[in-house]
Amino acid sequence: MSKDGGILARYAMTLETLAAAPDGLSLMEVVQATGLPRGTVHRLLGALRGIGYIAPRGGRKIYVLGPRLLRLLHLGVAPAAVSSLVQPMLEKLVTRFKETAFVAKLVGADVQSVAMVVPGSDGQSYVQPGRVMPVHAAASAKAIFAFQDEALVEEVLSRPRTRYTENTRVEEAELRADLEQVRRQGFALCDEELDPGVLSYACPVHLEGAGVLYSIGLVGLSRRLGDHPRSEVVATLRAAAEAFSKGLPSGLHRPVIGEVPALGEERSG
Amino acid sequence: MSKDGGILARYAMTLETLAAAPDGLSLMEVVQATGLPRGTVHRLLGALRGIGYIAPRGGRKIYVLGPRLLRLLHLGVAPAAVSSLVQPMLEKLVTRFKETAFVAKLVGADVQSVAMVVPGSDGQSYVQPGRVMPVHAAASAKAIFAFQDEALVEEVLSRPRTRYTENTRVEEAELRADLEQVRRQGFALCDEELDPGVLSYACPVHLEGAGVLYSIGLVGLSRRLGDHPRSEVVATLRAAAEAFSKGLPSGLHRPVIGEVPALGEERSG
DNA sequence: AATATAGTTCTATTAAATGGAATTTTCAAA
DNA sequence: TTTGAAAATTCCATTTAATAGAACTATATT
Repeated sequence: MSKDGGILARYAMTLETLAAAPDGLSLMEVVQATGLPRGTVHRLLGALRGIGYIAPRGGRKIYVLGPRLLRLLHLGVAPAAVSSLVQPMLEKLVTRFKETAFVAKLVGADVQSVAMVVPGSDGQSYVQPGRVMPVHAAASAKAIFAFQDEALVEEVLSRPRTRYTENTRVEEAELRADLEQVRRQGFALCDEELDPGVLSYACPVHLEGAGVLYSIGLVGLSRRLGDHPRSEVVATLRAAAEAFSKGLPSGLHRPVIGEVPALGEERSG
Repeated sequence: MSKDGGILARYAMTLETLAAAPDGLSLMEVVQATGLPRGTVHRLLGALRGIGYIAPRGGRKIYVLGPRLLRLLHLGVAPAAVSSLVQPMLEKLVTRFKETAFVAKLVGADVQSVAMVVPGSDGQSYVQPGRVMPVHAAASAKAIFAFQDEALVEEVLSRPRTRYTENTRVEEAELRADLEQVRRQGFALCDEELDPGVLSYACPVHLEGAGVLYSIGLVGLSRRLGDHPRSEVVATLRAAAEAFSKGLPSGLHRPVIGEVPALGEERSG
């Protein structure tokens, strides 16, 4: 084997060089930073761009870390690490609506609850980590799966589903319609689909460049939570989701200005 | 060129497979998930482990995402995303010491101030983002550079330095001794090295698996800030640094239980 | 238009990836 | 402890990609 650690070491070096540059780097800047030959850097950048780990910024030949890498990094973060971050947000929600607030995360092909605050006596909260939410009967899960790849959705929908209540959707067509509605409306609703008399809302958390990996929502008795105007609940959750996405390491240094790089193959452009 | 997107596509597939499994996967599980031949997967995992992108969990041959990926995430995060997180911590420090508190971040080969709270009338705070701290005359920068790779330190020390005050260290040997002291003591001190009459403390923020990318500290007039016992200031800053590192998404799925994988080469273990 | 600089393509050489088979290790059941 | 099966690792002839430097093209700059 080579003395320098193989080809991956070069790719890693390139990624770290780009990560350290807030505004992205041109090919020649990478050449200078890494000490690699021009031709080599050109090929490395091309390969990294090919798999979406880096992306050109704007129309120019300036490269920054790409969406696929960001998504990977977020997936790699432990759910527990997030909970302290969102605790204050959840407590605000609880104060306002006097209902249980939660954050859920995509873990593999499951959605797990990550943090939860209940309207206890004086802001007392407990976390219920790792509980897997049923995809077909939880607003938290719907809010996330509505924005995942078709492949993942298909895998998830291929699993057997329990009919918890009369309202539980078990047919694939119904669920797909649900997900489509979530995409249109920007929030998920679960009206007595999991537990009778229990209503839940959830909003997807869009992480810039990394898609949707979290949702934030409220659960409560239909009679109480249902009394709040839907628009009010949703608006509040949306605001919380936005704050969440800004509080998390979500984006690249700067939003991509100009052309959005097309997915799929775009050779010899 | 190959039809499948090259070798990186396989590495990416492997990483994503592992990312979807919080508890890690064995070689054969990766084989099944990816459809690649055994021998190939074995080599891929070996290469990824070699650069720290994945790591064996416990003593067993189960692989999870590695620390080096996390560092990439933090490096890629915009400084602004951090400031909201640390604001409350800084305000606590200000309340306690009646001095300016700040957080600084490693950005490329510079240390920039990311957030700052001054002891204004009633908790009023303003952020002064992006100010680059001189490496040789700022506690914030010393606290960070003391824990960086030799290559980075060397690059930084190769730059010209201004002698701001009588106390400013400009000799490389002096600075290296400073950094060594920071490593030993766990905090950095800057005693009238940048501005006459101004004293600053900073503690490194150790992110689990990602090294030191931030520092948190205090700045104030020597006469006032110097009145506080050094041990008190340092203990408080250390606590803040620890809280900071817990508040940031710092951990991978699970801490490695059992043996800690050695750095460098550890073949045929 | 001239010139320098960045980016891209080309090419013979070197090095690594490939995957199937052989071998060793690991682990659990007898 | 023995035994057997699965997992992990090593091996190796073949294929394929990486390498680095030079030639070339595109893109500013004056």
